[in-house]
Amino acid sequence: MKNTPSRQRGSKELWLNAAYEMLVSDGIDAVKVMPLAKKLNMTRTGFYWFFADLDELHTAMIERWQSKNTGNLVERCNMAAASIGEALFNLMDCWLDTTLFDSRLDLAIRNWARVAPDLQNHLSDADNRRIEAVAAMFRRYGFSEKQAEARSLTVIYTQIGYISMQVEEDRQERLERVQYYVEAFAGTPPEEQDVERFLARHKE
Amino acid sequence: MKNTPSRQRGSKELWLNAAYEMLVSDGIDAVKVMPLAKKLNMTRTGFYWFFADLDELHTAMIERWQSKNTGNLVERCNMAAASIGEALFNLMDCWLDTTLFDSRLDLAIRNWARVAPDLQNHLSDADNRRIEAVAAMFRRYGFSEKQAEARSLTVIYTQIGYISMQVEEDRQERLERVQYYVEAFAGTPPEEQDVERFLARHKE
DNA sequence: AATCATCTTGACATATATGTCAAGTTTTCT
DNA sequence: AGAAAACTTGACATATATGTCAAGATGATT
Repeated sequence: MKNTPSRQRGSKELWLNAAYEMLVSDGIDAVKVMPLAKKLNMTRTGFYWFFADLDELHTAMIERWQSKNTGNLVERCNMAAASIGEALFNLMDCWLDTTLFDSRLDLAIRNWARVAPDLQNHLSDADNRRIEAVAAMFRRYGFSEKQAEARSLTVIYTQIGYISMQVEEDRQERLERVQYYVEAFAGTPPEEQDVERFLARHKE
Repeated sequence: MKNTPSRQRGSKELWLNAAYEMLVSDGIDAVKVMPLAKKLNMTRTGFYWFFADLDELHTAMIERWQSKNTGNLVERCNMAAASIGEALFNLMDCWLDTTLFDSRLDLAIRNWARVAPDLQNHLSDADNRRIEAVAAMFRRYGFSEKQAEARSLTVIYTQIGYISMQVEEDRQERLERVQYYVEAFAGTPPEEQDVERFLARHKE
C-alpha cells in the first residue's frame, strides 16, 4: 500500500515532544524508540533519520530543559519588594503558576539525574543558582549569612519536597496555606495587604 | 561440570536483598531477574523457585519496606521535650542518623511509586502519618491549628526535598546548620543548651 | 544408605528492544 | 518536468529480557 497523502510527517520536534511527554509521565526508562513510534503511529525506523541513536535524543532533551527551566525562579527572587514578606509571596507564585515553573518536568529530570551522572552535574548547578538567589533575597532583608543560608535551603527543599511527594491538595486550601509558609520562612506574620494582593492575583 | 560443593545456595532472602540494593542504587527499572542473577552469580532460572514472577518479588519488596520504614520518625515526634526547640532537635536526629531513617530507600520507593499507583497509596498513607505526627508536636507547644499544619508540611517537605536533591554536604556543615533550621521552624532561636546537647550526641 | 524435599541447571519458546540498510515515496527547488 | 533533498518503509541482524520445563544435583531425615 502507498502512503496516505495527508499523513503527518515526522520531524525532530515531533519525536522530541513525544519523548518529553513520556519522560514526564513515565520516567526516562520509558523513553524508548519503539513505544514512541507506537505512540506517534510511525515506524520506529523513522526515528533514526532525525537522531543517530537514543543517546542523541537524550542529549537533545537535556539541552531543551536547560535552556527553559531555570530563569523564572531566580527572576522572581530579584523582584523589587518592600519587605521579606512581599518578596516571599512573589517567590511563592512559582508554586502556583505552572507557566512560571514546570514542576512535573523538574521532578522527572531529577529522577533521571539519579542514574545519569552528567545530568546530575547540570542539575546541581541549577539547584545552586536557585539556592543562591533565595539566600541573596533573605540577606537583602536583613538576615544574617547563616540565617539566609538555612532559610533559603528550607525554601528550596520545601518546594522540591512538595513536588517530590506528588501532593494532591485542593487549590484553595493550598492558597490559604501560603501565608503560613511565608510566616514560617520570614519569622514574622506577613502584612495583611500582602496576603490580600497575593490571594487576589491567584483568583482563577 | 558438576556443582562446586561450597557454592552459595539461593534463597528468598538472597534475591530480595539483591533486589533492594538494585532498587536503591539504580531504581526499580533496574530490578530485573537477569541482572540480579548476574550480580549473584547464579542462573536466573533459580529465581523462579522462590518467586512466581517479577511481580511477586515487587510485592515482597513493598511489604518489607512497609514493615520497616515508618515508626522512627513518628516515635521521635512523640518524645518528651521541654520546648519546641528541643522537640525539633529530637526530630532532626532522623536527618543525621541513618539507623533512624533510611533516606536512600525512601527516595527509591518514592520514585518507584510515581509509576506504581498501588504503591503510591501506601506511600501517601505513610506520608500522612508523618505529617500528622509533626503537626501534633507543634500543637503541643502552643502553635495554632493552621500554623502547626503549615509548619509540619514545611518540616516534612524540607526533609523529602533534601533527600530528593541528593545534596552532598559536609557533615560538620550540615550539623552546624541544623540550629538555624530549628530557628526557622520554631520561629525563635533554640536554647544554647539544646544546641550543645544536639551537637554532642552527633559527635562521631 | 536410601529417599525425598529442596534447589540448580540448560534448552526452549517468546516478547521487546536497538540499530542498519537498500529500496522506495514525497516534497521542494530549479 | 526533472532532479535533488527529505523522509518512510520492511527486512535483517542482534541483544536483552521473561517465563516454562524436564532432568539432574544436593542435603537432611529416616
